[in-house]
Amino acid sequence: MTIRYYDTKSGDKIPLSPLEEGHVRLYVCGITAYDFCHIGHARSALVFDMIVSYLRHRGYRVTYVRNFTDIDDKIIKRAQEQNTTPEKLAKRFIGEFYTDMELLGVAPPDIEPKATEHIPEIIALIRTLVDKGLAYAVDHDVYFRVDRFPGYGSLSGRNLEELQAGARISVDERKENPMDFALWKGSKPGEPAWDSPWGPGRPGWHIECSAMSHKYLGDTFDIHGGGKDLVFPHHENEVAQSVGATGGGFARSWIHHGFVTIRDEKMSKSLGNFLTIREALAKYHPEALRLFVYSTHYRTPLDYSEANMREATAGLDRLYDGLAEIAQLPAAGAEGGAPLAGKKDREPVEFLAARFEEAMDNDFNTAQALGHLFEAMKAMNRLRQKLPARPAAADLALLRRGADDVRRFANIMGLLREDPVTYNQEKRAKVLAEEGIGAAEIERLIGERLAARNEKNWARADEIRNELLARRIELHDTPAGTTWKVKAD
RNA sequence: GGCGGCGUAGCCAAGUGGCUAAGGCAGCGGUCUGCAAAACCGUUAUUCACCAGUUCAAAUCUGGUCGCCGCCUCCA
Repeated sequence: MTIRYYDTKSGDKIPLSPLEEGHVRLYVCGITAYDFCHIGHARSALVFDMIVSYLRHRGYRVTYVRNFTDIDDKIIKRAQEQNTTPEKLAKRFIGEFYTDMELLGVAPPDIEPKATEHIPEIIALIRTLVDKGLAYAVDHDVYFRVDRFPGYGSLSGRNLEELQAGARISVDERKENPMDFALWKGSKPGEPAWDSPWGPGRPGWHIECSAMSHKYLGDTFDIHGGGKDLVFPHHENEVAQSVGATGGGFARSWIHHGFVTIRDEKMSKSLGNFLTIREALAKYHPEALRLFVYSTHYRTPLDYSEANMREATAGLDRLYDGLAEIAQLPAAGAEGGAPLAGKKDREPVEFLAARFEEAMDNDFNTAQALGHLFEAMKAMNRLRQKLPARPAAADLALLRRGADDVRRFANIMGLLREDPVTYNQEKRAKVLAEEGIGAAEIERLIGERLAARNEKNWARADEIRNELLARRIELHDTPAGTTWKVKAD
């Protein structure tokens, strides 16, 4: 099976066929560092984390580049507001970004270039464009000349006439065409500036990605990614700059992911309806956020809500509980004992690898892949439930193999990375702290309830049980005695 | 106004021409239990916004209608 994925440029699912056999070169637009990251940024990082991880699982070598835009109008503005320098502000929020990524368990890309560390490359690229007649200087600014670039609009499916007709931007009289965009901006006093042939200034928004992708991945590379909102103008302009400079080469295909919405509206800073990554993680387990993100296909809008996060948490608990139960099975079974597992129990486990990969090969369909993981866990729970005290060795082997597979495939999405016992202990500690109750107190109440039950004082026994339940402590009466567990919410 | 996407059970969400429309959450019935809970079993869409068409066959393709969303300005 080959991996197929939706390519924005062709508007179709295309087979993965890297320029260099077995080696995928990927460039993703990272953040502009001027504020804390929100759930939308988390989705971006998680989507590409999953894609890279899956490609590697499938045996590809991946060179993953994700940049930081650390000089830009928004950074300058915010720095002024906060009485700091753009350098310090960007540095601070790059640090905060790393903290968030670590909390989410997102592996760092291979290369993380910053715009400010590539000014010579940027200037060289602009110079090439000027020399080729694709750019022109006005005062201390340099603009890209869209009229000279025939393919302008091809990525986003627009043309210049439409764009100009619908333009809402105020026209800068100095531009030859209203759609011309800045490659270099001359700086005003007090703004960060680098020397250039056009005077002191800074790069325009799009040019850094063209310069950095070229430096680390070459003229032509396999996949360029980012959020859907970057298709126009950011990626369209990158195409113009890069293809204009190289004479043809640039990203061979494009992956764009959908937004995170809140009450079905795009989460954005201007609407003020955003939630930061750390606000979400203060409430939910990082893997719950991952499960939430991956339960929807990456191109579909994803609506964030407390209910959806609770649901994701419940699903994650289910998987961890299943793994914990299997881990507690007897080490050795009855050799040669008649296995209880029927076809219905075995198939979801035995075919998990094939089904998982089939789903993921089809445009990284994590939602479907997760369905297969849950199906396998359900089958294993079913089998486990009916095992005798001394189960057949074949049944134990099936369960252990299934648990390993579930964990291995979930790991590709960054899920089930913790030991199930640790996961439950952490959750237990969190809930006990929130409820202000200790294990000793719970044990004491269980003892008191046991006494009441022995006297058939059901009213008192139920009262204790309900009191604990109100504090999110669930009692389980088993033949071996009463155990307890915390509830997520 | 231009361009693009979406509308599948109470909710979330796969499926994009043909086996019984995945999976999760919630609900209901059952096993278990003193009663529960947990777990498991069973069950919950003759139907995929609506209308018309293409086809032996459509949730899946085509046209239209309605509704929602995004991009066109900084945005993951």
